[in-house]
Amino acid sequence: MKKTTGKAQSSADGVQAVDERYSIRDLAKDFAVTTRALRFYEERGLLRPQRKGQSRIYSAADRVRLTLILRGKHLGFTLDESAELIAMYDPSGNNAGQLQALIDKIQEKQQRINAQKREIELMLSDLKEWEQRSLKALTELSRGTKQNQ
Amino acid sequence: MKKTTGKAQSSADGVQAVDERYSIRDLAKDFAVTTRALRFYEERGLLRPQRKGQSRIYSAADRVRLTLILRGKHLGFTLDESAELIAMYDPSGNNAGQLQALIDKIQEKQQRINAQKREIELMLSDLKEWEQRSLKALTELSRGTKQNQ
DNA sequence: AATAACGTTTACGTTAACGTAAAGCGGGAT
DNA sequence: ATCCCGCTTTACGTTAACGTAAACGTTATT
Repeated sequence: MKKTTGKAQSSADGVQAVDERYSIRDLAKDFAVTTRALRFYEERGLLRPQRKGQSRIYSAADRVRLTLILRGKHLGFTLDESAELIAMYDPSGNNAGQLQALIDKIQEKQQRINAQKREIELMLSDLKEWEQRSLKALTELSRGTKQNQ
Repeated sequence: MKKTTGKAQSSADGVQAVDERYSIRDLAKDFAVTTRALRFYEERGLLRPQRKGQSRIYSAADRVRLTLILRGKHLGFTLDESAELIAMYDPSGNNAGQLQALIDKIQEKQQRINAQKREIELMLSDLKEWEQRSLKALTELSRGTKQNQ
């Protein structure tokens, strides 16, 4: 368990409160992102931390959202897409339809990736075939090529 | 066979000359890209059409390169990456090592895609699991179970 | 000569996702 | 009181891959 032993207030003993609070730097460290990124995500509506005075205070729920944001990034989603996903995830409207829509959206992405995979496999086999007759291919190339896509 | 019946000079009968020439608009039409894109690719060193006066004249070899550029795009390569690939493809240094390097590069990309695929599959199974739980939670909730958020 | 049709260069605009200052505020420690 | 620390806002800079004018040159046709 990695937990930033920072200034986050912790209940007297080992018991953790549900609404544990984190500073912007805590989150930045824990998730290996910059504070700038965190503010940016907020600016784009992906996070909505509370304020104590003018400082931001992040909750466990915010951490979940951030996790989703980063997971989305890793999966190649844009921030806007992640925003959608998070909106579906969120407790705002929590019927099963939302979640199914989310799953659909991700499966859509999965299709795109599968397509890319197939294409790259095709290109590879093309190339390997090409390798076999590389010399011949070169002469053909210098004599003009037929176009396909 | 789609071929722009444009102003490209064609030998008297049906025989195609090796060095058939195409205007920038010919290429744009044939490959469904803008002329701006073609000039941009040239600016970035991916194309080097001849000049007749100040006008660009594209050859069959240029068409091959363009094909590679677009294929690269489709596969998610950046222009710089495609530039590399094309450099390897090109008749400049045409030993088998180059082609192998090219294949390696594409396989590298393939790895990245496979990784993404696996991740997305993981996320999907996570979500479906979550779906089960939330459905369960909903039924429990409708049976009067108290739960704090 | 004038217009149309195409080509050229130059150059600013755009989106995404932050990076990188710059300048200021509030609060503990000294 | 002073100083440093962490946080804040404001705002311009950056990369990628072109889009979108603007202003002008060259033929070909009317």
